Amino acid sequence: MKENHQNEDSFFAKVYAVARLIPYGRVTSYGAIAEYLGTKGSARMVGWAMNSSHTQKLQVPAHRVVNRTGMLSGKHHFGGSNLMQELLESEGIKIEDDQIQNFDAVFWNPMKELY
DNA sequence: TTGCTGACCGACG
DNA sequence: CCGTCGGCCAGCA
Repeated sequence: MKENHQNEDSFFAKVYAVARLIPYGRVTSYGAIAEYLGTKGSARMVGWAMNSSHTQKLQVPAHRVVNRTGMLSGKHHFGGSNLMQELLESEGIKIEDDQIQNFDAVFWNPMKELY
């Protein structure tokens, strides 16, 4: 049985599913998604899933996912420009020096919003 | 096939 | 306060 490649139950698929649930103008962290999935220690995998998010047919708002400090750690992977910052600012999120301002207000906790 | 790396996080000294 | 290390899983050479 090795057909378990990227089924809907796959860890990656879950990450994409949660990421797509992020509302407009909100952001979340890798650890929050990982914790929601029950694999808190696998926060790295969430980021890695975002790296492979482009392989998914459905678009994943990876720009709404940042690290715990609210820093745009993955901005370098968005076309090699500050596209990530522009996208977030386009949603009304204030960013300064790659750091989301008032991060606490725009933070979207999946475990709190979802059951 | 084996081994390393990766957009992180939390703990420890 | 800041540097370092381990852990989690999947993709790639």
